[in-house]
Amino acid sequence: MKIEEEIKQPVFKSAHSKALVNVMFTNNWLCNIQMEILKPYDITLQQYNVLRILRGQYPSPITVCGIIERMLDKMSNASRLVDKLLLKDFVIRRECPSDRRQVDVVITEKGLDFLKQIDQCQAKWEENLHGLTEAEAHELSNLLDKLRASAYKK
Amino acid sequence: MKIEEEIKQPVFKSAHSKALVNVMFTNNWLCNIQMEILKPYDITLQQYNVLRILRGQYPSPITVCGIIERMLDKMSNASRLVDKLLLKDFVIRRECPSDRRQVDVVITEKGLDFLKQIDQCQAKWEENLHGLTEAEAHELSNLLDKLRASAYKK
DNA sequence: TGACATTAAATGTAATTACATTAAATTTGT
DNA sequence: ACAAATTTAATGTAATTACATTTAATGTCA
Repeated sequence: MKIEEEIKQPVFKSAHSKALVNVMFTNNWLCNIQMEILKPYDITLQQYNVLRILRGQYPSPITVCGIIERMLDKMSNASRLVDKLLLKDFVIRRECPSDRRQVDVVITEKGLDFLKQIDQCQAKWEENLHGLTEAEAHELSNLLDKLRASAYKK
Repeated sequence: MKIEEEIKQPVFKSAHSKALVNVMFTNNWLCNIQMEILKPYDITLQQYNVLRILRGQYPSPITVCGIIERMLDKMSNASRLVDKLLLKDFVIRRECPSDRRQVDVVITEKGLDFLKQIDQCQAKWEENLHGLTEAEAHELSNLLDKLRASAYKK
């Protein structure tokens, strides 16, 4: 469904303004699907994303700062998300030897196994996105990069 | 900056997966800018979005259900957002005559004036987006529509 | 060296959100 | 007409988030 129908707004101020709204709408659509997929696993989207960042580094540790740099939403509280993952034994946390302000976080075997379970569902639904061709997916990504680049805003 | 650099993830599983991540990242980027713009006006992004929906209907009233249909994030609690706007005298709320379950909400003069103040800042930063051409903005919107359409998910 | 600034992470808190439940009005089916 | 189902909005709540502050460690430079 086109964005105009989705939010019952027949006309937009400009093509740019419409694209912005569409990015936000599509993001919410995406997050809702992701949350639906994660619901049976009793983990939040934010925790899941942090866990995937940790897997990306495995077996190296990563500091909380490093996690924040890689997070999509830099605003959420990485340190508390790590707390939550620690409670589930999905990560271990230890003082960084080279800089004692920092904390090294590593995903555990249990965390890796947990992610592996979800990977299948995740992959399955991503396959459904192939109404968009490979080239179009690239194009979409490029346009988003260009959108952000066009604003000087840091 | 390309998404790979933004979140320090040099490689993605697929073009589709990268596009999804980019949508989410760009959304957060956008929301942060919007929140920055709104900060001096002491209103949240959610409240602001509801207020703009109400302006879109003005001078007609709209029900809480109608607001939800038009919201980008259907999950947030429209009824409580209206509460907040009511406290600021930006809206009035009255029982709908034709269906007493429903509640009609209308933006006030004060609400309209408030929005007008922000419009200028908003317009100014949207102008900065013109690194994306008109055609590209359309293309972006179309790809997002297509992305959502490609998944059967309701 | 030592005062000051900066950085990293954790924590306190108030507000917001997600989700379930409730309450009231309307619609449906017999 | 009336019981049951559905719809609409409000509310209770626990968890999460945004934001400011704190604590501890490191870096800077006179």
